[in-house]
Amino acid sequence: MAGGARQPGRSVTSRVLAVLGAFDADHAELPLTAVAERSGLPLSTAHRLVAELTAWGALTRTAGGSYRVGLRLWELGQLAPGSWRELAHPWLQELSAATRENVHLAVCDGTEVLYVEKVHGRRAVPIASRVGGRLPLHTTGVGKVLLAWRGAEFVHTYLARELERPTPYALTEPGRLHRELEEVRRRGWASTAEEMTLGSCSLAVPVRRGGGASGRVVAAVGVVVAASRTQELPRLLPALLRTAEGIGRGVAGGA
Amino acid sequence: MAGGARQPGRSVTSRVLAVLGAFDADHAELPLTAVAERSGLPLSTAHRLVAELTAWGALTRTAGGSYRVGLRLWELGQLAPGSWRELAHPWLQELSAATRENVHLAVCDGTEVLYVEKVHGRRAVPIASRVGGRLPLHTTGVGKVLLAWRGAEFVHTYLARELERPTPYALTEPGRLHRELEEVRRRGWASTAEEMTLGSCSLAVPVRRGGGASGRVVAAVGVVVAASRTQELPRLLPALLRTAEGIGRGVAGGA
DNA sequence: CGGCCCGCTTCCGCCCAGCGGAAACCCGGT
DNA sequence: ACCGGGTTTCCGCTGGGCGGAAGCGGGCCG
Repeated sequence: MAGGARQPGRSVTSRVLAVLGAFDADHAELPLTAVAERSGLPLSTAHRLVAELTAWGALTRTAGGSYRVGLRLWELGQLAPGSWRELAHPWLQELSAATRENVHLAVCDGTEVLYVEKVHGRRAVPIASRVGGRLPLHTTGVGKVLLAWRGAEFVHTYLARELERPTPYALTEPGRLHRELEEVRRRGWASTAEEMTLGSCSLAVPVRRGGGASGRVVAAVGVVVAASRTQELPRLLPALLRTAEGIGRGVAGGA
Repeated sequence: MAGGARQPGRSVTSRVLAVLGAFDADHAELPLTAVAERSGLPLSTAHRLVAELTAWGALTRTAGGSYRVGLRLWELGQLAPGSWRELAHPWLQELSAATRENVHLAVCDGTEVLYVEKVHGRRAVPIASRVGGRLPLHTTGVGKVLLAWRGAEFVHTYLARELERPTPYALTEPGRLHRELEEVRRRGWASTAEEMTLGSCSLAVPVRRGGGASGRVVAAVGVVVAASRTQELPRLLPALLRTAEGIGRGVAGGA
């Protein structure tokens, strides 16, 4: 009865992609059985595909026998359109040097924050954001900025679902969040106080296409500090605004 | 006669990977016919695979109808083992802040330099290195360092082939290169003078596992400046050495 | 304007690569 | 030695993949 129970209608390509899709930030390293489970493939199918992907370099095998994304995919990934990163990097480097803190740039992708660049030095505390990573809009400084300028309909839809609550301080009630977003729009900046990660606070401002105060908000730039240094955040606002202005002015064309 | 001339013995997975492999730094954006050519697939096969890859996000279609690596592959690529990048980033950020120049970390992969991290500010001149990119060993500062400590057999094999000559200043004669590498080993650092890119000079030092002067050389850290500022390079050596030491001490374990 | 060329998209008869359950193997723990 | 869990291998069965060729669209040229 071998081969008798195959799943019809699913292409090989979709299976290969399902294998790749099994990996994410919380599952960066997976044993074969987990790859099979997460990709919805029978063990031996997963095994065949994983072997070929590994031979090519898309996956790599760890010393412990698990698999993770391989160097070749990383190299390939670097070819993806990176104008945001290229444009923002030098500005973020200078902001990082000026503040000695974590700084990052994010865009809104779907209903999440997507971090496209981050710069930090040795003194900066470890934070949750990661280049290529995603976090909720409502619990992050950059996310609140992106949400605040996204439009009533988007906000309405976003708030209609059950919101993540990574810490007890996260705002998840629609009413409170609405007011918070109004405040963000009025002030021109957003902050978080241990809403994403205990021990971390952030400040973020919008990046507007073309700079100035009226361009469309296309990204957000933020700084994250240890909660013990939260009183420093207001002092960082001017530098943050200058960075956002500089990046925004470079966006006139595409991105 | 449709289907009569198929290429037997080639798996779908290998075809999918061939499509992805069609993209590289010099061909970051490709029309469908070029994808087909470079992957060695008939046009309609390439078309089918590209469509599925695009639907998944591995490729993306530009406004002009060409294809390039998509965001999702970039996100996935960020999951690749990145201990070099993570370890080196804060050190490079501080070196960049201190020097106001391009700084990067590279390892030797195969017979090439592979750049794993780079940091620069707004004042730094554009340079040839790119995260995820590769350049020749013999024409780059970091490459000379990596080559100098790679062992006689490797050097011999490397020099036996015809060497790239990106600029008229590139050293390509084995005798001269041997002497250069001896000098690098004696001094403990390498430099280039418009050997990779006209208008750019570099200085690089080895990163040794565990730091110190006797650990195995496992990477190189370098700084690139405009040729007009080449007289500044000696002044940057102490900072470069400190950075290499700091990174090397963090390598004790894996990487 | 019509014809030509090029790149892309669609189609469908043909065929072989892929499937996956099950057995075998390996390794670590008790 | 036994057991259990994870991995690797095998092979009868089958449906997805192949790719030449036709069709389509757009740009260029006479």
